[in-house]
Amino acid sequence: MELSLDTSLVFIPKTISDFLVQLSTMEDSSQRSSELDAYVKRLEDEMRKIEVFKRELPLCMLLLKDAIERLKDKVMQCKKMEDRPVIEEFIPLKGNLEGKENSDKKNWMSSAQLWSTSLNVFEYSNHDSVSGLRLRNVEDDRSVPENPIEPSNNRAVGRTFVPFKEQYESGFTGTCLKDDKEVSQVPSLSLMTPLMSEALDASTNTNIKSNNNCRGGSGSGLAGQLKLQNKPQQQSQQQQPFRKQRRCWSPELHRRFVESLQQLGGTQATPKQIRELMQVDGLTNDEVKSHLQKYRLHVRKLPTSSAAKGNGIWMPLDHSADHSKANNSQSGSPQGPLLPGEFAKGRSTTGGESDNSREAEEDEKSDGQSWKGGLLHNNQGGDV
DNA sequence: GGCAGAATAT
DNA sequence: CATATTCTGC
Repeated sequence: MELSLDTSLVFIPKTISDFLVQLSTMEDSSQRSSELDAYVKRLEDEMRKIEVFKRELPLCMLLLKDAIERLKDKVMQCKKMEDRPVIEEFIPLKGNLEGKENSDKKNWMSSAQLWSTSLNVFEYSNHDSVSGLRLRNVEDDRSVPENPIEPSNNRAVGRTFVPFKEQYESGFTGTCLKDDKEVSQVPSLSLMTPLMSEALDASTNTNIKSNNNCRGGSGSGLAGQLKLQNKPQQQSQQQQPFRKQRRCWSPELHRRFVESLQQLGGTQATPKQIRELMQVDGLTNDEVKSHLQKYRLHVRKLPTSSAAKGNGIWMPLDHSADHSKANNSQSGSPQGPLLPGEFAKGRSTTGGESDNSREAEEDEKSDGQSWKGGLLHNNQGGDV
């Protein structure tokens, strides 16, 4: 589209920082300010253009806004300098601004590098994916919790926004997360200003924050079921245009699921109850619901006899396959029996438990996907 | 309006 | 196939 005209026909500094540097080399102050004005205007135009997409490109908007703001400051600064000769270093009116300007500049300048070249962005996203790439200076904090299933009730959590890429290489064991939406889109780079690509990029992968290793069964110990959240990062409405990250039901998770289910008395338990019982951080009702649906499906398939025929493998009772359960931090009371029948429907909702800690780790009975495990016992009549 | 369950979609 | 999302009914 013609948007590309803007960027291709007109000279545009690679980055704002370059622009400023270039600006500083100009002798003529009036020229300087006109250049500045022009640039600001361009940014504003840009902003107007993406106005329509502000919901989709919130970051883009932010970046633009920020850039404009900065440049405007610069403009002011220049104007002042024009008025009064250089000496006037100290500008009373915005004295603090002055200082701020500097430090600020530093910051935003560095961030400016981000967009410096649209190519850059892709560049690293493409190959660097394998190397360690610590892209952008800006972030390196990422405190990924490592507990798998877990406790804490903090579902709120803050780290919503993880700069992309990183998570990809960081550690997925392919199994679970295979969205490779990567940065594939953006064929038409030319259309976007660097700013845009950056923002787009970011928003695209914004919410991928989970890493679980699905293959939990084995020794590794199911390291990671973290929370995955996709909350809108800040701006108003914006519904997540992106699909939820797939939740991987590791054996551990599943185990908890089954346990909870059993405690609740079988299949009739509702997703919500189950979720509450499971106390897995970040797990949503929908996820449980979905899983439950599958569970019921499977269960339905193998009739009661399963216990007999299927035998061991699936049976929750015994079978120690691996002891990965390691990390369930929460309570640990074993509460041995998972026989559904036992306390099956006695207690309904959450409350119940005689013993404090619900579930807990007990033995590592069932591992792999053991659907069949629980339900057979519970029904006391026909049901389901 | 939320939740659960079934039906679809990916 | 497994999970996510959408559609329905309660």
